[in-house]
Amino acid sequence: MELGLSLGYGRREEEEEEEAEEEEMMEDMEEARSSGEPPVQLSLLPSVPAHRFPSSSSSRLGFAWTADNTAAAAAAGNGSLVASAARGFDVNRVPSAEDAEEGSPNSIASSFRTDFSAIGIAARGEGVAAERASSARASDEEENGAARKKLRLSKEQSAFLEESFKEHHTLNPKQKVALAKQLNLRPRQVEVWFQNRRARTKLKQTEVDCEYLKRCCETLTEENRRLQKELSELRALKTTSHPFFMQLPATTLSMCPSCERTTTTTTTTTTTAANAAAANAGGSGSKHASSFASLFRKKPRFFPFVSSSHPATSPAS
DNA sequence: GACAGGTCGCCTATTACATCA
DNA sequence: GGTGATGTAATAGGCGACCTG
Repeated sequence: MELGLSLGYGRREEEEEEEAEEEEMMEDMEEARSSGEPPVQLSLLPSVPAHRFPSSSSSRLGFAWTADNTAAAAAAGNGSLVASAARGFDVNRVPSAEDAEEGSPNSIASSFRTDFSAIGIAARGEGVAAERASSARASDEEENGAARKKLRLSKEQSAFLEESFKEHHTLNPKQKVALAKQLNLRPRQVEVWFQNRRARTKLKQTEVDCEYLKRCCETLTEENRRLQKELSELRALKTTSHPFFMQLPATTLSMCPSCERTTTTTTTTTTTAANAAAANAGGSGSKHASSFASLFRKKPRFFPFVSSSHPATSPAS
């Protein structure tokens, strides 16, 4: 997977190689767009609609795989990026000598070292930069067994990664390397950031889904309670207010234990016109098909998920 | 073609650290 | 200044896909 650009190349060759790579990346991006590569979205209540990911967003921040990122940032008025790039101090690490060694996990980033000061996103201040650099050094040391130090990405870096994440929830190796180069991070850091970002998105979506299902459950419970009450009122009405009313069949209300839907069962032989109509319409007591509306010739009330499927299986609407 | 071994990318759970109230 | 809560960078382990001999 390692791209092995760092060793044995003259500067000119490196530049040509990088230009070719960026062209390839742009082609890849175009391919991805045109093939309708779907953004990662969960089925319920999409958290970030696709229309919020305009294809221009990459150029707005000037991702490495788009043309002339720095110029794009400048053209888009992204002054902080340009200015920080112009300031040119390192963010997280000073690529170490061993990074250039073959097989080092940092070898890719180090291959872009010469461009860092011109393109990279700088930290908020020299103090921060120094701190970050020391953190990065500690991170390097950690690879040699020392305790790991945690660095925090700058706001600019985070914003940049966020924009990139809106564009793609996953990165191919080229995009990863390009982004790392642009942000002056190691590709591994970019990869980890995307992994954690996906995890956060998923967690958030799960919470939203959970909340949604909870509300559905509450609604159904309330509806059930209301229907039970209405039924008892109608029964009372039947016995007191309409002595001449033809005897309604005794209807037993039973509840499906899994979905809490009610089912009626007619137990007497005397029928009313309404009941006969209901019987003609399919009979009462069939699974999840009985309807108080048909029984009493009332207009059907709105009931969520009443159409055909089980509530738990079709909450998408 | 089937299979084992290696590599890679991703997911998930967890840890460790920085920051803030 | 100490402390707990929170956010998040980083790590570890597992899994599936893919490639190669």
